[in-house]
Amino acid sequence: MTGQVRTVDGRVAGRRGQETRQKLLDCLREMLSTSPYRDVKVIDVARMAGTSPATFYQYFPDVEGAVLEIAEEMAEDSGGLKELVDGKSWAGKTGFTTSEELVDGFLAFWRKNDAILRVVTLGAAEGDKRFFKIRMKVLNSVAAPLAEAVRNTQGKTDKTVDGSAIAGSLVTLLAAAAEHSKAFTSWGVKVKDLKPNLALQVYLGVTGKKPPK
Amino acid sequence: MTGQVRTVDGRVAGRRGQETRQKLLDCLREMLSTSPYRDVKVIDVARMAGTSPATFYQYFPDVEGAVLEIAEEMAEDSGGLKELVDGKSWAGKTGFTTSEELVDGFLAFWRKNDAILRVVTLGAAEGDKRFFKIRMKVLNSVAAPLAEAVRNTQGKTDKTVDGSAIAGSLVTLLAAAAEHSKAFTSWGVKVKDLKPNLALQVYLGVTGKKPPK
DNA sequence: CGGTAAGCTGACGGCATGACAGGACAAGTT
DNA sequence: AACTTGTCCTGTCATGCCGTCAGCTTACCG
Repeated sequence: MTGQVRTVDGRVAGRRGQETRQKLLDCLREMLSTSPYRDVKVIDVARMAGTSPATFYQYFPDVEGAVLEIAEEMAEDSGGLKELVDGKSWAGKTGFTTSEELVDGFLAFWRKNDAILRVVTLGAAEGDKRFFKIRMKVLNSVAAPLAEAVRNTQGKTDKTVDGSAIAGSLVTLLAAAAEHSKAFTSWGVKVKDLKPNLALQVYLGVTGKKPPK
Repeated sequence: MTGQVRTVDGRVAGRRGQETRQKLLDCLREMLSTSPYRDVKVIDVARMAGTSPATFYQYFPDVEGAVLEIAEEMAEDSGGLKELVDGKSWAGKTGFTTSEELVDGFLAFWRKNDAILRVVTLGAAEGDKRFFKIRMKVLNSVAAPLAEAVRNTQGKTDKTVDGSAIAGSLVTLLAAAAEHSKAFTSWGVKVKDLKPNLALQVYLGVTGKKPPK
């Protein structure tokens, strides 16, 4: 499915080329997590990878192009988040555990990929369709099954409930909370307290009820 | 309070100088809402203002410095958001109206300043203390009185409720929803439907009850 | 061993950055 | 009007990054 990896000028990349390419991506990833996005320069990435800027431009059109590559990789990886919701029960105490595990897993994923997700979020907010699409893919890996869960849990009793809207809000909240957990700290909410609070919100949103104690 | 406006090299800016400075800020604001942050260049801002890059550097250390200026101005302006919560009632139908107006006002503010807020959000996420502080000021203008409202409404009956955590979550959600309203559209939630949904979440969060119909 | 394609880089023109010195200008003084 | 003073702007320059290309090196294959 994925065609051969190609250089910008159309050559087919071989073993050595792919290694170099990968090293550049790794170094870029590293750069992104240590410097402001605005200050990430091709020359720095190349230097860190022990190669020259010209080599960088063989494999990527520019910094943004390489960032998109990393982001797409990360988006593929986000497929695993589905398992946090799919086939889980939202009834009673088990339901609250589902909620806790979802929050935990989602925050862990976001934290693991925080640097690249920061850039994706910015790009999406700026209206870049490619970044927007990637962001939606990540969010949808949770939002889609979650909307289904809402419909299954509340849809029968209350036809006015909009599963997509609720699931969307919850996922949006989780993403923002993960990205700005520091803000909560400054509100006097410790990271340990944050998780149960989010879990509570998720449980409330999905089931429409307060959790059993 | 605000000392005289000074140039980078320490001179006091006069009438004409302040005009130029302001024009540069206005043009930068404009640039930010039309180009990706990464691509905003001093030379473009200067050109748009009908002046030279050297002039820009007389008034600001760099693009970031000027952006901080705009952001601080915006943060001052955010003080007015307090009025959306202060002295409002959360009881019954009136309470839901309070919630609706809060959502409306907050989203309007965010939309009006979306370009600069995007950059502030990025800076805060990247760990820049100056941007973080500005972002907290904006969020706190709503979060602080909202936390108080939560304590007043639920704190009496339930000691385990953490007003700061709930208010923080709600404000975080509102900010993220404002910044990424497009995501909701792609989930099939129209902008018109988004507001009531958020209002519902806010009402639920503050009062702990479902709203009266 | 020679041919072919992949892989890498030095070098270059172009543009942005950031600093400085000096010219233009406004406003008051003599 | 000529002069003074301090503000304001820009031409210019050194530096550094961008993005491209020609050409050299390396690896593989018959």
